[in-house]
Amino acid sequence: MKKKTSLKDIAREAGVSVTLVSYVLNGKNIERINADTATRIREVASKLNYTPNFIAKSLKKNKTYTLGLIIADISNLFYSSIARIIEDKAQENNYNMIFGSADENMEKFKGLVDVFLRRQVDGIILAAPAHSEETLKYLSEQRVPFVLIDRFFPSIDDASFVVIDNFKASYKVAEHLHDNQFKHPVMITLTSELHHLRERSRGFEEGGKHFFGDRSDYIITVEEEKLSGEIEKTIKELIYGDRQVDALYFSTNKIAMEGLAAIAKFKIKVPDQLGVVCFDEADAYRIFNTSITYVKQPLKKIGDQVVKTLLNIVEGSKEVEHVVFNTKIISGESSER
Amino acid sequence: MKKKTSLKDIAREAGVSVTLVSYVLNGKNIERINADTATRIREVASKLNYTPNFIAKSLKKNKTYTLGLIIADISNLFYSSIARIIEDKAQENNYNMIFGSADENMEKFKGLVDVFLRRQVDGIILAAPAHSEETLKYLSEQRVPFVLIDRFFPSIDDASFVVIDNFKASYKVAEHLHDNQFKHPVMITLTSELHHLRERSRGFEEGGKHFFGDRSDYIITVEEEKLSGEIEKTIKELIYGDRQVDALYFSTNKIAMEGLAAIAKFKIKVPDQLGVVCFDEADAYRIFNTSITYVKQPLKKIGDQVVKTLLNIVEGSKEVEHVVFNTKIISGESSER
DNA sequence: TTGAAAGCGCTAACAC
DNA sequence: GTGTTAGCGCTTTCAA
Repeated sequence: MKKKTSLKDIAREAGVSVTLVSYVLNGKNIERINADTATRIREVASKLNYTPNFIAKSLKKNKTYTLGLIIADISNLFYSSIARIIEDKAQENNYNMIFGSADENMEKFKGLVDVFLRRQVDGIILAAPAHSEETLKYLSEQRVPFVLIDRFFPSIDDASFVVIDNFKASYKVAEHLHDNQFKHPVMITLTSELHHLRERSRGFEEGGKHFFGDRSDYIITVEEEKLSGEIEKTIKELIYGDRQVDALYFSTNKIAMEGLAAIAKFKIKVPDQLGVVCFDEADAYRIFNTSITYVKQPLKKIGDQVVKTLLNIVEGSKEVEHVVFNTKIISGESSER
Repeated sequence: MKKKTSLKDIAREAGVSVTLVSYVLNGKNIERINADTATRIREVASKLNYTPNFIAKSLKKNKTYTLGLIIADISNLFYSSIARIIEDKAQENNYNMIFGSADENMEKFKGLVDVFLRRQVDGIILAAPAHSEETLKYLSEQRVPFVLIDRFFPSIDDASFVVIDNFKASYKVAEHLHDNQFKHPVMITLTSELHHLRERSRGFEEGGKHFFGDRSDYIITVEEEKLSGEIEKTIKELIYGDRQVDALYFSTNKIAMEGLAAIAKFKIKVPDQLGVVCFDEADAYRIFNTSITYVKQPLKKIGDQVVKTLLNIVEGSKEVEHVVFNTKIISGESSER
């Protein structure tokens, strides 16, 4: 790459000191600088095509105007959507994002946090995997500005977060299915210790008990690694077995895709034979043969809020913000009876 | 954030000079440093929890170990998939990615390039929108290392790129449809001046002429902005109108999603009533009621290669690399007769 | 074996 | 109004 012009170059060319150039170009102390000198400096600067050296500025100010974003997987629709919103919002505030995918793996997560800290990001937005409490505590101790997104940890109470009310989201799904005359709904979710998924389950369990009777078999968990095979088996059993389940609620968009794939494969009729509700929206639902009912998170609000909260902290706020958004059920034919 | 420990802190604590600390911690001139001193320095460093100041290093070395990635839209499946691969590969080489979405908008693209240059990225990977030749020429002139991905511009011949053979990809689709007894195939694509999309069309046109007869109505273009409505109308006309089209080829994954959605909506039988081939893979195809035939790009190869090529340039190579990969047709029931 | 010192490009307190 | 200077944390030349 070509060498950039520096303040020194401009100073030399304009016959003034570096200080003055710095002042003029940053608009500082401008009131007591000779107008002509200022103009001349600006002219030389633009003639030499000056752009400030970001790194030098960062070193001096100890601020990089860079934020880190750690998510599970950038190629997952939910995260890429939120990433896009965060990116735009950061851009708007003159920050850049560096990102990394932790694959729900606590070691990878820790590695990424380390990388970001070494890069001296001004703050981090993170969707933390299970068992990452240690790392989060470390961040707190080091006074690194960070905000949790999507999930939080009850044991970490001094961290800001922006999440949705997962309990209520699922409870409302139970109610929705009841309103639509379904009798035997089951939620399929991932075997996970993540609090937000637990809450999603708890909400459906409570809702189930309230609307469908006091049983304890409203939830079925599947291990993430065996998702594909397991879910086909599970669905077959539920539909054709003794339980006569008449509606399924998939608790994440990943599970939803697998579940819908199985339903398509077995040519199960939705909603006649089986009602379906999915978590999270997806363009892809439209290619399913029935329009899909889904729980919609306010992605834009979440993304904007998380950047706002983080920048507050970066700028010195000591306040811990806990923002909880509500979800909406977008009704499709898949759960209409 | 807490203040970091610096070389100076270590030097003071260990009673040596900063130089020595720098040498030891970077493993330089290690052969002529007293082993005990070295050990002591390392001990102090770890005791004080030293991590090097990346910014200072960058300033000194004029290298940030950061790469920029500009794509159309990170929330688009194709780009988020490739982003994930690039991210991993960069990580592997101790580089970080900052990214931005240009939305196929030349102004936004230019803006992002500017931002990245100001950030002094060591190199840029870009999926450039139409009419961005000016910006690319500027990058060439400034000797900024960059590699084009997905699309290239015939008029810019000194830029490295990693792409697929779009002509051949589409030609093979025509052949595939012919092999499967289809008679009247049409390709639906975007109205676009992008060379790679043009090539995709040209391939199908040539293939069509070769396999289905010398006509000139093999391609239908739709404007991106009106995609949703337009495509429904188009498909209806093609199927139920005079043309008796019996197979559709969707030229991008975005069009494919829209097209499949329309097909699902109209309850068109695939493949009996209509054969379907899509460009690019998508998990979501599985929830369509028929398994989908698609053109598969070697994403992993592309992503790995583009990082490799870029790092070569970053490290001083003057060679212009033009890498063209081939695609594969993954056959599903949607085009089997 | 070790260290002093210059300098990467910039900011800002403090002269003049 | 303008300039001198110190210093952010690091690397590296040169001298000791």
